[in-house]
Amino acid sequence: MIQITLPDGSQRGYDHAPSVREVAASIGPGLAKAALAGRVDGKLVDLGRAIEHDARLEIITEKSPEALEIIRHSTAHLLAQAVQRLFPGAQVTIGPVIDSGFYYDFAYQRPFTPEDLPRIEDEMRRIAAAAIPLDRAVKSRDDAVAFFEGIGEHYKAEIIRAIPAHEELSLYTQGEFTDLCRGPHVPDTGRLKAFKLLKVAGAYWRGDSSNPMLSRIYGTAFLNEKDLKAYLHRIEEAEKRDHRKIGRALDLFHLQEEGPGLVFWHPKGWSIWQVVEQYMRSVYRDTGYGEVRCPQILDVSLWQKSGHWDNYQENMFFTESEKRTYAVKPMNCPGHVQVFNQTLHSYRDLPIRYGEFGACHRNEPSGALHGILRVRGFTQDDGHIFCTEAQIESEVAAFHRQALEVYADFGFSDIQVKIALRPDKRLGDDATWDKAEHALRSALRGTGVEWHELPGEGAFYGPKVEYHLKDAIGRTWQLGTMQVDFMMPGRLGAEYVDEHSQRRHPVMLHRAIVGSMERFIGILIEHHAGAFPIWLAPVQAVVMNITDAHAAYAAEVAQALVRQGFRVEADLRNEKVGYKIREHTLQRVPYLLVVGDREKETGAVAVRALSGADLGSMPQVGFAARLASENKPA
RNA sequence: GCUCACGUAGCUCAGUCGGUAGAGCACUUCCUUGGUAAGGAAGAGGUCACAGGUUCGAUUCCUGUCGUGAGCACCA
Repeated sequence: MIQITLPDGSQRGYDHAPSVREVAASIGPGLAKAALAGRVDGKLVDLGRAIEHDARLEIITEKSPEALEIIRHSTAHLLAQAVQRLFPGAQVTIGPVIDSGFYYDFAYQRPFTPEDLPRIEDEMRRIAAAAIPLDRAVKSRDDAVAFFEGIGEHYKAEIIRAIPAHEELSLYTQGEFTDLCRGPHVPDTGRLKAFKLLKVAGAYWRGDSSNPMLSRIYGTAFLNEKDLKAYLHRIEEAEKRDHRKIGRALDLFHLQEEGPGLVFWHPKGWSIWQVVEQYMRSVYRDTGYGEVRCPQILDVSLWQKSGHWDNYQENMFFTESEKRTYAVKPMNCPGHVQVFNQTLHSYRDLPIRYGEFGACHRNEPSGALHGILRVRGFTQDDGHIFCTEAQIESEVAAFHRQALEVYADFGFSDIQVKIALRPDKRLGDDATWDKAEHALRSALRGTGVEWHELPGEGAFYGPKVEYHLKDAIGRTWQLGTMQVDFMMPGRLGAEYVDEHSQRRHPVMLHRAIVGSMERFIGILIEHHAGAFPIWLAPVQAVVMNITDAHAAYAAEVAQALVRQGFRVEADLRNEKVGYKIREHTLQRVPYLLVVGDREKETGAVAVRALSGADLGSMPQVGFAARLASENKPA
């Protein structure tokens, strides 16, 4: 007798080992039809899996959160089967589920192109319509290797060879197609109803650029057509928030061929920049930083000492004069060390904090450039703290709190925090790295924040805390960072005198909150979809006259507001007021002020919010007071 | 940097199976003076990214270069 306990606590007995499907059927035909997989004692299994002993069982249906992942994984297999039918000789490699769908990497004599996708999709639909059952089989590792070598799947065999010999592997077969997979999968291909292939791309075998490039096909799948359509619609909507589109539409900045990865800021974009910069300047001031400014180019010898020459030469720009080679600065830290070194410091002076809006250039690989989110010329809110080992933890913790406060002021709350740990290519010994990594963990632990750790992703001179945010399309970008550095001060000769009159190297903390100004403003644009809050808006209000008779008054109103420090423009063009409203609404101006006979007579303005709401007529001073109260972070 | 795709007016895009191009918006001029998301008319505007090649003829086909996009790799 086998006892199955269901999630509601009820129990059922079976005189043989029942499959998940049988249990579902014994509960009800509706459930049997909706069942996709099962969870036996917490472990996901196929519907066909027999339950050999007493167990807790949960039937996974389309309503379960796991359903989407199962469907997508099975759709990846469906894709692979279709590709192998249409392109004999194409080898399968890996085909995982990702956030928004799945992909599958193939090795084939030529890369797949977008034209191939409709054909492949059609074949996938044919296979789905045939409702081919999926069978699970278990093989030993060596048998599995032999099997895949036997059918010419050398990449698959290579993957399996890396698995320990004693492990048993499950293989899923649907018709003529077999793939290695943990599962679970849908019982038959007929369960795959809503999918779409989205794009092709190259991807290196095992993610290593020295390996051959495979052909990757991305797709997505949902439980039904309606969800799929909704997803595709969401993507379209998200693309409208793209900072590159909005940047052009709102006349914020541009890039052009002659300066790849170099931004031309237009007056309205620069206005946003200035608000952000002044705000960050106040953060420097409030948190004990002295603002500095260091040279754009410095003799290469300095970069040789700092280690940048050895590690990043390929990505630096150089220039020459009178037989000397200078590097255009890729970072601000060596400059800040020079400032620190101009005086002999006492331990009593520490921590010493310098901040700079430092303009840096890095020769990023062409394929990495992306709008203003990844550029070759950028400016960081870059600060360096020179302190003792004992001060690291409190400095890191204070920075962390300050950073989150800044993000909140700009409207960001879903920040991902990560700690990037020692990379293979690094300076310094393991004991030093242990100390640095421990200091970061322990500081963050004290703040109660949750973080992910990224082994191997630290900087060559130290580990770092990273603050990440998502863009409109869901890609994540690093904004802020806090890095512990035990190397640079020694390499560049930074010293202080301790309480025993001994000269010592301080610890250096590299930190930025918004990170690259360019990237941060790009993310801001996408976050607000161009409709900036009052304090950031390039133009906070436009005053528009109804006829020429009110032009002088409109100009006067605008001028008065400008004198009070607001960013206000007058639109006196000979156009109907509806036309002007439409235009400035599309420009996302927060307040539109209409003035006609009534307003002119009483010294008032008629206020319309960006939402279209009519806020009525109010005295000029009333509007100015309203603007003043809103002209700061929420 | 690698793979694929793309590059036509200021912008968004159409088009040419090889015979030097078109729309909407924007722009200019004129008319219109109109109270909350497009008033009307006329006009101007393009070496079809750049350089070679094939061809009687190339914006169109081929090759290369540059740039852009997606993904991969990279991101001090």
